[in-house]
Amino acid sequence: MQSELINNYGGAFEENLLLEIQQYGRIKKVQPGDFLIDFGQTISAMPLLFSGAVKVLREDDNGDELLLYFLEKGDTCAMTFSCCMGQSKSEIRAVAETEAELLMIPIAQMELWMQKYKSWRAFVLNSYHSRMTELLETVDSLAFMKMDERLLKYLIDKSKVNKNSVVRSTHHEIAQDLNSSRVVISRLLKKLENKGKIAQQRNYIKLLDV
DNA sequence: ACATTAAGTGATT
DNA sequence: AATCACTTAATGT
Repeated sequence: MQSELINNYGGAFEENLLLEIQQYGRIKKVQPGDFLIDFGQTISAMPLLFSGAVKVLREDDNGDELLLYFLEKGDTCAMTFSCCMGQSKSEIRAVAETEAELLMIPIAQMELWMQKYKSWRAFVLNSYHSRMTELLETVDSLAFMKMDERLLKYLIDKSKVNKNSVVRSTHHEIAQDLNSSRVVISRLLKKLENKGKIAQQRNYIKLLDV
């Protein structure tokens, strides 16, 4: 764990903090599709991603999903911070996108470290900021209803976190993540295919010139 | 061969 | 862009 810690966060944290992280954190491995946290659940720990990817989504009253963003190695869950500012119930659902390794840190510690370690505070604020930026991008694409751009961004993000230019999802699954309908996605994908941006078969979408 | 699930299409709102 | 209704194609048993 020492080496993984240094690999992923090493440069950023001071010695003592690294030691404390090792002392209090515990490793958790998850498989694709595993739920890390669900709506209304109490957040008891803050995850640091070592490897793999996690997708973070929100759900509306009808149970329709909407993907907010992906977390990759070196990222942490921004929603964990809001629990330190009062409420402790999760507003989101986090699902493992790929096989992933996480280091779980009790929230009591992370609060303490906020004051104790400058590098920790910087790290937390920094990742909060990048989450916020990603979220804004999502909001932008939503507000302007550019479904085709959302779709392309989704495919690129997804292939990035999976480290594979082939995305193995059904049109239906994509539609769920984007909170759209299968038919619309099928048509947009067809367009992308005609433009030579992707190649697709059943359960298979390959990104070409990206 | 048959049932099931994924993807394509035209018409309509 | 979303929904409906229907077709066609791929896959599993």
